[in-house]
Amino acid sequence: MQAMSSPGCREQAESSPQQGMRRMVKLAVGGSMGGGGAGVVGLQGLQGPQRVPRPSRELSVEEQQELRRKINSRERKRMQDLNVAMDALREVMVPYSSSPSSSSAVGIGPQQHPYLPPGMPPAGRRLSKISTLVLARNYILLLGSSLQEMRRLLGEVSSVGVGINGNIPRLLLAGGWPLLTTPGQFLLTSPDTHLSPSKCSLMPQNAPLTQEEPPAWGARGVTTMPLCPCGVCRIPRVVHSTPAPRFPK
DNA sequence: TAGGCCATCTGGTCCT
DNA sequence: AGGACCAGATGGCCTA
Repeated sequence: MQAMSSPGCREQAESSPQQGMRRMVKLAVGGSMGGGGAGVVGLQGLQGPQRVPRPSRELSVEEQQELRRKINSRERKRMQDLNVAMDALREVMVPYSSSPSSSSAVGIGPQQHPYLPPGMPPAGRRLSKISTLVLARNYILLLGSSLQEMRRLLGEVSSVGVGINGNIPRLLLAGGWPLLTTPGQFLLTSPDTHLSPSKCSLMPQNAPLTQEEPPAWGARGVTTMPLCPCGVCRIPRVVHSTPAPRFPK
């Protein structure tokens, strides 16, 4: 799985409870341990008046160890779930996630993506978490821009009375989606201001518009559609064949 | 070897 | 009270 993608496979170090316990016993004794410098003090260690109040019931060493093991397991599970979600996001960003650990990238060789933002790792290497998030954000913004461009074109067609029976779906022309970016940033309501190639958030400033075939955007569970016709992003629309769960919280 | 990235442990805080 | 979430610390692995 993705959590095991790290060559070191660190999970195995603690997969055996005994080893984890050894580590914790060492911690409880008071030595500086491996993970968690902030955790030098064990559960029973905080005794100052300003610290967390003691539990109403003193726990035995075994109970403390069991509790700590339980908490660690939960935290590990939480982080693993987070990594699963991160890998799912990487799969959408297939051209960049081509490490052997990413099953979706099998068969995709290293290649330079023309829209790779500065600072991104070179193609052929697994995307880091931060790169995945940044790229996903840019991709979302680009999709919003494409949608606005499509609306603008439909509006032009509508203004000259051309269309299917002269009718354009109102929803497409309404442009009512809240295409807000992060607070303080621009609102994607004016296509003219955000759709020029120089404004494309995924495109390097000096990258020429080519008519070459785009990289293979496709992943397991993802269907690639024809290219966006706007000619700006040239990124295919992505449709999930299997809707992702919503992870209710 | 330094730096980047990551998994894990841990204590604290917030929420239900 | 218990679980979720967060951030700091630490050590391992990998690459340039």
